[in-house]
Amino acid sequence: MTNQRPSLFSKKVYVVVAKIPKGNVMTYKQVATKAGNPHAARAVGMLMSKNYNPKIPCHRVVRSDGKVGNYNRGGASRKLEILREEGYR
DNA sequence: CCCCTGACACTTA
DNA sequence: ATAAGTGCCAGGG
Repeated sequence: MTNQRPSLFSKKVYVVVAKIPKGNVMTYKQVATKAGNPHAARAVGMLMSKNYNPKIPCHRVVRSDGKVGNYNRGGASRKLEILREEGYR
């Protein structure tokens, strides 16, 4: 890639999350790593909370502990519910 | 430019 | 296994 601007991190995050297949979940660490910053797990969630994109199924992004984490759209309960519908328990 | 906040992760006790 | 503390990155005021 030619343009490797630091702010690209956010863009990459959106792409990675949008690439998560249904019924599958990825940890913030995995997304951050794929985005190019394995130490930016926090930044990932932060971007989501402040920039919720309809094309970004952030509900498919879970914590490394296997927990769902948080959600700015009805709370973790809502996220859990969605994941359950996706096939993730 | 400086400070604070934030949907996490990892290490050590 | 559980609890607490520390570190990382990015964005907003």
